[in-house]
Amino acid sequence: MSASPSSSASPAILWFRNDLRLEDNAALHAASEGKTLPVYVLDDEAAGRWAVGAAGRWWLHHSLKALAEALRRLGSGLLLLRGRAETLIPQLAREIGAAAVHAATLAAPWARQRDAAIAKALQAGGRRLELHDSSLVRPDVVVTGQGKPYSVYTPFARAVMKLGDPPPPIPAPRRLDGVKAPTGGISLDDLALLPRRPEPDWAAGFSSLWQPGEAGARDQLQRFLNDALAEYPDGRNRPGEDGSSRLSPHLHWGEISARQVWHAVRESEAPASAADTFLKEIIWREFSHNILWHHPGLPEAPLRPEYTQFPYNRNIEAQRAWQRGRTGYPIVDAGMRQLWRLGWMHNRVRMIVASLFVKHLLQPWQDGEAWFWDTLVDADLGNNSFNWQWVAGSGADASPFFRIFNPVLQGEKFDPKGEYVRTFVPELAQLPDRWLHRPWEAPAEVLREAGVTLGETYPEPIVDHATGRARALEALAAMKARAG
DNA sequence: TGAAATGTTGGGGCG
DNA sequence: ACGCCCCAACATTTC
Repeated sequence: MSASPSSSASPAILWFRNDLRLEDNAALHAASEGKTLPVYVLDDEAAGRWAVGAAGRWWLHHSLKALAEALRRLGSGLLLLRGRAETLIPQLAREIGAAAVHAATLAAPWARQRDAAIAKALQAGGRRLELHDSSLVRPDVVVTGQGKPYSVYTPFARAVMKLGDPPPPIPAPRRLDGVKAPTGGISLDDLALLPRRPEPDWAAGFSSLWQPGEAGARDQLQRFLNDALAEYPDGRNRPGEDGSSRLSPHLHWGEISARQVWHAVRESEAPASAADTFLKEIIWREFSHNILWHHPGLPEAPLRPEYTQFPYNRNIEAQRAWQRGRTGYPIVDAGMRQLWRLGWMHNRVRMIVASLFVKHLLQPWQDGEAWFWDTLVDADLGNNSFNWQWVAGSGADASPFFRIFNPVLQGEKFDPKGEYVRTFVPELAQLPDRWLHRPWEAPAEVLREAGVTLGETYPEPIVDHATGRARALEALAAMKARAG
């Protein structure tokens, strides 16, 4: 028989999801008042097509390892399970006689559905699921004067700013009163999150840049505050430099909270204008979660219905060239290869590669979204979907479709010295700056001296820019004609 | 968080 | 000296 769930001495389950940290963790804080059993469940079935992607799984493996070690220092274990949380969590609660399950709120529609089912199942046994919101602003709280969700960024950001600073972070507990875990837990290796043996080890380069886990998140934040925040307004646009925060995977996996970042930035010595520029990016992230919360179809369908009429022309060969970084546009190829090598791409370059994919190549944004989902260590359902729709012109407060990036001008503007392109497209490294972003226009002599043979050592442009641009605008006109 | 096309202005070359 | 034209530089409109 199970223990009585109502007893004040009954333990709590601390269910970790995308909140793999001990500091500023409201669920942990609540659960640690009594005996606590920390658990992580790898639930691919419930997530379906939005199960953690390959790069994300690499991150998750290392982050769980760090979390388990941190918990051990507090005197607790971390139970690892694989399967349907909808079954496993209520079962576990019964087995140990837990009165409550504490977890952080998730915005993904599949997770919300699952949480609702679990809450119901727990309730039937006299137990409860307690969700703790760790966002800057709860999506159901920040609404317009008419009580509707925001659909435009600027008023949303103003509303967030008006709320003032979020609550201060909650310190990590000094120790946890653990519960002996029931049998059934598996080892980290048995979660099989890392690339399997016969595959090439595509993640080999990841650890040169990343340190998953809470300590790594703290170090990354410190690096950003010390070295980059003051120059952020311009530095964030130069992909060849370390000008961005590179906090996105740490934030996605919840190794650090947006609130912690917010307070650290506010307390830094950097000029207030630079701090505000960065906090606005944090608010974009929040906005995308807010939009996902109110529009569960965001990952699959365009928010603007007329875009269901857009004449995309799916071309697997073109997609393959884009994925491999062989489009013939150096800034695009550098970005796609950075993504493959490091599991991450500079944000400025994400916009450029996505624009080429959707506009010059007329590929459905959902296909680009899927590639990013699998290859980014920071792949986040709200952010990824929102930003692809932003580029495609179909989203909330999206970039107008007719804003078509010129990959040559973008490259010359933001990577004028070519550090970025030379790092990730080494076969062009010997080209002088003047021709680096437009090798097909370089004199034959210059190409020969740089060891470049177009069509052999490096591709010709996959589509001429002017042609691609004109074709994209025609497609837009065709959509408008169809949509009436 | 575009880029290209089109419009306007004013300095300077030139007959 | 003057008017004309060219065109760079900047501004505005359009996609």
